[in-house]
Parts: sequence; structure tokens; C-alpha cells
Amino acid sequence: MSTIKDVAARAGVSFTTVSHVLNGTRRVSEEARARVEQAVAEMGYSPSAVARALKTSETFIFGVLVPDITNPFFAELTRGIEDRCWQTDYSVFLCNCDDDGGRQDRYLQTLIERRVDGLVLAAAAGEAAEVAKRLARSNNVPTVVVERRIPGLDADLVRIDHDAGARLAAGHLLEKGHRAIACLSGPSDFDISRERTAGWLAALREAGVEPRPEWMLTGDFSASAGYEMARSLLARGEVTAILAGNDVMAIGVLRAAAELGISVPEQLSVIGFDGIDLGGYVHPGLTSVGCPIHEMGGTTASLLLERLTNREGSRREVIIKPRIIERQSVAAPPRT
Amino acid sequence: MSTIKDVAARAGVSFTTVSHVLNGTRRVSEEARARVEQAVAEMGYSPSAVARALKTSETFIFGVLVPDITNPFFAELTRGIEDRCWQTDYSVFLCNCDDDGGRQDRYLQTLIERRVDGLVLAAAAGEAAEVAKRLARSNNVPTVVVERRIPGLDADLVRIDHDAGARLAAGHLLEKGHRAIACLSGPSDFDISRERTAGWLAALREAGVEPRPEWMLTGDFSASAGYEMARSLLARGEVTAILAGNDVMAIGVLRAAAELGISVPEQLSVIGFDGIDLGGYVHPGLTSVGCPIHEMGGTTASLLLERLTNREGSRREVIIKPRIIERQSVAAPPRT
DNA sequence: TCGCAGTCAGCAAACGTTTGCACCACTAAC
DNA sequence: GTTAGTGGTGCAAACGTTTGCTGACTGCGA
Repeated sequence: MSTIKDVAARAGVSFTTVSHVLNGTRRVSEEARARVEQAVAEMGYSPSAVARALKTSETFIFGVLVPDITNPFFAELTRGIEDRCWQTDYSVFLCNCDDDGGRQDRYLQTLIERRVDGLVLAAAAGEAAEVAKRLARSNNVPTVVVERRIPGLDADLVRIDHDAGARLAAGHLLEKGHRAIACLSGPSDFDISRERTAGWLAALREAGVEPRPEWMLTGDFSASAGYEMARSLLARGEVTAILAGNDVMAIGVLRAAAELGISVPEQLSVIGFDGIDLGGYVHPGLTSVGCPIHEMGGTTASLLLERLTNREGSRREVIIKPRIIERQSVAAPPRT
Repeated sequence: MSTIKDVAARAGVSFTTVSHVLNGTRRVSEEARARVEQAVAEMGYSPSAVARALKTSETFIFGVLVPDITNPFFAELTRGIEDRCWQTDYSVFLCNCDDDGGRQDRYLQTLIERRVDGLVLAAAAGEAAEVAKRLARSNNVPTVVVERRIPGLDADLVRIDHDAGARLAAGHLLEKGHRAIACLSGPSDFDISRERTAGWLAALREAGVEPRPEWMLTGDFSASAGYEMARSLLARGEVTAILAGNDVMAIGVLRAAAELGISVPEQLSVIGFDGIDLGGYVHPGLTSVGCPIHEMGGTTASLLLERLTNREGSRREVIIKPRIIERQSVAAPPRT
């Protein structure tokens, strides 16, 4: 690998001048500039970001921790983050944590050693306090938390208004005439799950419907969780609508219904959450509480970029308002 | 940020000793080691990977270029790569290229400047030759190409046997009694598309069925492409089975069929490619030519890791054999 | 003739590590 | 009482940049 000194020798100037030509950091005569540029081209020289980072203590790298990139929600979110970073020449370390505290902590350690300029935390398993402590201690890396809440960590936050989302969904179903509405949520120790359940409860009560506790289920955010919960729920009959924790779960619900010979939306209405693209291609098309996930990723990255120049500004919280995406999986309940 | 010298001062040893304690690179007395470890813990010191990389010229970073992480195939592949890297403390730069030559080239430039230890190329749009040239010229970064072929680039290769896959799929359909089988492929300038089409052609001819050219369509790998192609194909009637380019396209096909009131598998059989998890949750469950995508990612990373220690070994090509995953989207053709 | 501003460029000190080389103190062997 | 080995340690030179400081030269006004 050729270095800046090799280029300088070839161009017949000092390596200081080469550096300034490359970065445009001071006036250089046309002649010298031309010679440098030619030398660079001829040698295929590319400057070492490693050395630059050491000198300037800026790496132009963000670390992004997600539970699992295989989940369409996080894929879309990550894509949004990356697209924004791309515009400003930041690179992204992708870290899948699987909601495994150990893996997450080790990743965090690695990212700190690598001196990333910023951190996106869309995962936060295990002792969140431990994470917060390590962050605060070692680096004060600017951090944005997405869709989680980490007590004791004073970081910017981007999250969906799950309460409003659940109310929207429940409202939509109530409007169609449903009264027996189940709510599937994520793990109960995530407060987004609690928030959603609360929204569902509130919406039903405000409509004068008393929610049954056995219609309130929790699991993880996978299709199989949705499938299993729907199987047990539908076996008992009664419910005419299901509000799923996310679209992937909802797809599991559709599958369970199909297997049981329950037609959607005629006999059962299903509504998802997130509004991933794929929801438009399953059958029936999945009505969902849609969120601008890609844009959310962009916002997250922007927040982080802002923090770099203004480290002391007050903490910010961006709340994304969801809206109903109507497709075909919701209709009026069957007449009894 | 504290440095190795701060630690040394606190522990009352030279920073050489601290380095050796941290890396286990030479014998250090119990006493000195203990003092160093205590100092490290007290100060929350974490070594700078940047400085280390500069000195050792090893970054422990791989760059992974994919068209779009939002595509479940690449999400799964990336996940497989990352899981393998995780075991060996490598980090992954995620680069979405959108099959856009310009974006890809700029990413490649960035990755070279960042001195990544290896490269996974699952995207290769634009002038592949240009890419190859740049790689060969500037760094000779060990590279593994996945599912693409880049003429003139002498890199290791991991790919699915699309010919065999298409034959498997066509064979499966022929066995059920189908004769009017369409084949949807990816862009025709990708040779995996051509290979698949060739496999389909061969299987049909070997069975004594003359394939019709109008049953051979190409588009990109998206659900909407599958949807559009299926719409135009099904409008004309005739075909009793569709072999889709991948599962995402197949989901688009299912959607088109449902909208047209064509029931799958009674009136139309559909078979996908890749075998993504989600295929098990759409309705009807998608029969597919399954590939161990996650494992493929792992293999890719392993190949790259191997290349690091053996840069001169001969070029390797790993070919993944697919197999049929039977679910519910394939049945015998309707009787006429 | 001198001083001064303006333009262009080079020197060398960092940045935080790894690692070859050298040194010291001690013990065992001759 | 030298010599040779051995266990423990430190010095200082890289690695490839950025950037503050300094200097050479030119042209201009006094």
C-alpha cells in the first residue's frame, strides 16, 4: 500500500502539501496540485482512514445494535439509518444482538474500542443499567435509543406512539362493529408492549366494552409466536378480531386462521402493526397500523449526526405517529 | 479517553508491560499483572482499536455489499455472515448498494480507505470490470463473491446451483402432472437468472415438453415484479404452474392469483426459490426450492477468514445444492 | 532601500498502539 | 569468580495521517 509520502516523493512536493491537496485545507498552486493529482491517480493511492481516525479522533462510523436484521422491521429501520449515513459518508457497523445480554455487551465493548462516533440502540436486553453505566463511563458516545426505554441512560429517543397506535387499531375494529377483540403483544418486560396493551384497554373501555384478560396475550415478536397465540385463541372461538403486536406476528395469525379454516376477513379480522411492505403481498392484504419505518431510521441517524456537533444540547424525544393502512384483512364481524 | 500510558502511570509500570498484559504476549509477574488489571478496571480503560489497526495493519473488519438488506434473502445471508464473524471478533460494515453502480463504487472506495480485511460482494452492478480493476489495483483485499459472477475478478465464489434448483422445481411440477409451466427470473444480465432459465428449459425438454417463450419472463427480484408478471401471465390463462425467481416474487404471485380469484394450489401451483422462513407463514404455505441461506453466509465468512491466513491458495468455488421444501402451494393441475 | 502583506510550501510533533532490542538481577554451572 | 542462562522489564521506533509553526519569495508603498 502506498502512503502519502510515496505520493509526495513522486509528485516532488512535501507530504504536507499532498495532505492539503487531498483535503482542500489550504491554497496550493495549480501546478503542485496537478502533479499531486496525477501521482495519486498513477499510484492508485487511497488515504488511510485508520491513520486519519487516529489523528483526528473521528472515525465516521456508527454502531447499530438491533435484535435481528432478519426481522423486516429492523431491516427497514437499518436501511433508513444507512441511507442517511451514506449521504454524510458515515459507515455502519451492523450488530445483531438476539436480545441476548451477553452478546450485546460484548458488541458494545467492541464498538467502544473501535471508537465509533455514535451508537444506535434498537436492542436493549439484559441489565440495561449495566449498559448505561458502561456507556456513561467509558466514552460518552452519543447515543440514540429506538423503540426501547433504558432507565438511567440519558440518551435521545425515537419511538412509535404505541398507545396511539393501539387506540387507532382498536378504534378501527370497534368502528366496524367488533366487540371481541384480542390483543397480542411482545414480551411483557418491554414497555412498548405494556404501552400497546394499555392503549387497547383504554380504547375498549372508552367504548364501553369490558376487555377480557384472557384476550390479552404476550409472546415474542416472531411469526411463530403469532401463529401459536392465534391457534390457542381461535380454538376457544369467541374473538372476532385480533390486534397483532407487529406485522410478522400478524402473518402468523393469518396462517393459523387459514389452517383452521377460518376465513379472513369474513369470520375474523386481523390488524397488524408496523406496515411492512410484505403485508401488501400476503393474502388477504394485511391491514396494519403503519409507521414510516425507513423515515424513522433516517430520523434516528439525523439525531445522531446533530449530536456530534452539539453534544450538550438537551435530550430529545421524537415520537412517531402511526396511521391505519387499510387493506383487506379487516371487515365487519360475522352476524351471529 | 484514557490511554495505555495513563494506565501504566497508575499501575507504576511501563506502558510496554501494560500492552503485554492486555494481549498476553509475554510473561509478566503476577504482581505487575494484578496492578495493571486493577488500574484498567478503575479507569474503565478500553484500548483503541484504531491505533492497534494502524500499527498492525489489521482492522478486523469485513465489508459486506448487498443490494438491499430489506430483501429477506440478503438479510438472512448477512445474518449468517455476521454470526460467523462474531465468533472471531470481526465486525461487519453493512453496505446497501441498490444495484446502483455509482453507490457501489463509492462504497468500495470507502471500504478500501478504511482498510477492511476482507470483502463480501453480493452486489455487483454497473461495470463489474471497473470494480475488479479497483480491487486488484489498490489493495488486493481478499474477496468472496456471492451469487454473482464477476468476469476478470479472481475471487472465491459461493453460489447456489440454480440450474439444479430450476430442474428440481420443474421436475417437481412435472411429476405432479403439470405441462404448462412458466418461469419467472431475475434481470437477464445476471447469470444466475440465465442459469435458472436454462435449467427450466432443459428439464422441460428432457420431459418432452416444449417450453413456450412467452412463459419465460424476467424482472427484478421484488414482490411487485412477481405480482406484475403473474398478472399479465394469468390474464392469458393457460399456465397451470409458476416457478418464481425467489420467494419474495412468489409471494407477489400468490397475491396476484388471490386477486384474480385463482385458488392456489387447486387451479395454480406456485413454487418459490430460496426457502425463506416467511414462506411457511403465507397462505398457502409456499413450496420452495430451499437453500440454507444462513449457512451460506457462514460459509462465505469462513472462506474469507481462511483467505486471510492463506492468501495464495488456489481460488475456491462453493456450490450450494438446493432441495425442495414441500408446503401447500403445489398440487396436481386442474382437470380440463 | 526597507518593511510589510500575501502566497506558497516544508518541518516536525502529535495521535495510541505493537514490538525488536537491550538491560538488569538473579541463579546455576564450570 | 567468571560465564551462561532466565525471568522480568523498559526504551524507542515505527504505523500514516493532520496541523501549528515557520520560512522563502514576490510585489508594493513609503
